[in-house]
Amino acid sequence: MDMRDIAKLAGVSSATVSRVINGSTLVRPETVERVRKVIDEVKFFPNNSATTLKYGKSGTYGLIIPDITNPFFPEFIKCFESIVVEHDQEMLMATTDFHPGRMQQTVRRMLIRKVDGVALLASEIETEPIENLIQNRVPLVTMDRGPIGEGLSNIAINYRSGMDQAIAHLKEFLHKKIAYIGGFTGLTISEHRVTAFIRAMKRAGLEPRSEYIKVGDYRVTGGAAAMTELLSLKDRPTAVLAANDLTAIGGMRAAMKIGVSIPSDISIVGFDDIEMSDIVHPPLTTLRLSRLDLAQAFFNALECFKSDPHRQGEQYMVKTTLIVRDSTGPVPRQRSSR
Amino acid sequence: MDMRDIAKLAGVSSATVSRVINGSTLVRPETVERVRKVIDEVKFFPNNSATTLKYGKSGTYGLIIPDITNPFFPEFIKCFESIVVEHDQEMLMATTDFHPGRMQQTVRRMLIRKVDGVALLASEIETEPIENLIQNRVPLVTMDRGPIGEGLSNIAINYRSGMDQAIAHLKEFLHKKIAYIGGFTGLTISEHRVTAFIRAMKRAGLEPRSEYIKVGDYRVTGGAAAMTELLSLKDRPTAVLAANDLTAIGGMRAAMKIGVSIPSDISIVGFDDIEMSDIVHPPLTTLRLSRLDLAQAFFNALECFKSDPHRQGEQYMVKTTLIVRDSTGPVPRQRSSR
DNA sequence: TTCCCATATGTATACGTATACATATTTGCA
DNA sequence: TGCAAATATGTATACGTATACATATGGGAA
Repeated sequence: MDMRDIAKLAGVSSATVSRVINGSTLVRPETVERVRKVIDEVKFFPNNSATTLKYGKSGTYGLIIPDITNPFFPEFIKCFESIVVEHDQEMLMATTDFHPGRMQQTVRRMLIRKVDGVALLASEIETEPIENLIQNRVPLVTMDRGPIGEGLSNIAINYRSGMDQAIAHLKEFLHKKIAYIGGFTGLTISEHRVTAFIRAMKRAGLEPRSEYIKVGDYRVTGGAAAMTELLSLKDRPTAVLAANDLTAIGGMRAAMKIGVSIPSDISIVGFDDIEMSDIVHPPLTTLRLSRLDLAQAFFNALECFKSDPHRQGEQYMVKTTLIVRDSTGPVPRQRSSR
Repeated sequence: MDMRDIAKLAGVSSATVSRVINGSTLVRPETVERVRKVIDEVKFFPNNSATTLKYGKSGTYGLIIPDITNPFFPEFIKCFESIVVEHDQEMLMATTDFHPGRMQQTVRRMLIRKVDGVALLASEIETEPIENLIQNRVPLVTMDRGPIGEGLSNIAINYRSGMDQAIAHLKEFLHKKIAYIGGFTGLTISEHRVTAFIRAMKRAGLEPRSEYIKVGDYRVTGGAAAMTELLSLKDRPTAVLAANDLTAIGGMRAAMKIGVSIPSDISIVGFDDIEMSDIVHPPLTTLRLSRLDLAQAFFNALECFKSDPHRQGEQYMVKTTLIVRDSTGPVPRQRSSR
């Protein structure tokens, strides 16, 4: 069942059927109705692959994310999918699970399926797969990766202001010994976040101490491990910033397990504001990154390349907002040595 | 850049290039190597849409889920994606967000993209979109929907044994007044679960009371609301089974908020065993449904239709396992009135 | 050497769509 | 009514692949 069959049934040509389906204004209303009726009757669905083959455009945006079990991403995917589908396009999602090897495979999947652009939220440092995309003229929008170029845009998260807010908030509670639990080393996004932390500390007139800077894995376990290390220091920090909420939650768990209570003994600030942050106990103070804003930014950035996939990309920015809940509080009285 | 270009560069015909790419054994090793070299050099990626157009098969399985923010689904998606990609196929994911309207749209997306089969984890009661799939000869594998037929298989969750285990566990703790918080009415999956609960109660010689059967929404909020209702009863239940973990977690939150402690005042059992269940406080006793088993079952069921998309489907079954953690305990001493 | 068969490669083709271009039909205006 | 312009519809085509079928090459047996 194809457009030609519909055409025959409606007594028109296949071109007219195509025009009706694509909403061309050139068709007489009565003809439109006649064709529509046939389409509905036989439940016709056009075959996307024909168009994809002819025009090299699939009406699909690729979405590459590192870890779908981090609740931030499902929430993002949901927003992105809605936006994309609303615009009669498709989303092709792939996860890398932080394996650089899977990145290559993932890019391959995108190229084979002829996606019209890729939203890359996984920030592996590997550049080869990325170059593959560029080379094949597939527009790419990265998050917090940095460089832009032809067919390459970037969306920067405004960590600077977010970190400033977080540290100002802690400073109000008189915290000085502030630690940071980051993500994997080797991801640009991890570097960005730790850099933003150090800068914000300095701007607030506080000294970032190297023993207070730990590495996690963006997951609960990594946060727990790093927190355990921090708490084993002779001179414990009084507050901790985490690279994301899962890390923060892991940190809280580790602290509570050894009888360190939050926020009375130590304050914790997360990043992302996943739904879970409000469910966990105590509810987590965190820097919210709006999934909808981010998804919309990605979509807009991709759409910009529609007319010319090879045009010069742009830098975009998405803001963060401090959400104060109960995991932060005044610096503890005793042991406020230094 | 297509196979013909590769063919020219390698001094062979396009058919040979195709054979090399598809791993045909008919090609001489030296020729394979020569072609491979050219493919690597020019970084050629075949165009999937040509095959899809010609053979009406896209090498893609559709996956329809209700709510990606329920952590059960990302974990499932991860498994399913891995399996599918390992078999050189693609996954097209779509979420319905429990809107029956989006189901229709979602099926349309699948048909337009010519998926080779659909894994349907959203169990809306609407049958029209499903018929659309069947009509277009797209194999369909449902979860806990029930009927099978030509090109239609079903994967049943073994609630019966799961519920029996859960109730036996509670009975050991001498619980008799056991409540149930289900999901939306109108979803077959909800009916299945509540039916399994009632049957299990009866089999255990306990009387399911209608005022102890509440409706949630598979989310935290619904669980909290239902639990609040249960706790406002004069004769409170001493244990609660929830249709999924989020519901259970919501229930725990609601209970703790009004000073009812878990498990000393009331025991709670979830369903799914999402990662969060082990992080939440107290860790949740729950019926584990293995994502990997489930994903594998879906994949196998879909692959069965590969040779003949119209063959008779089958019933499959996936088991559940009781994971005992800290949200269940002995029935409270005082107020054990009846 | 001859012939056949197995192995290896080549040729031709169809899949369904959107659009450029061609053609038909209607409308507007004199 | 007649004719140009505007509107509406039709015709033909190319996109890249996998495979049926055709053909070529090589090796071994008689």
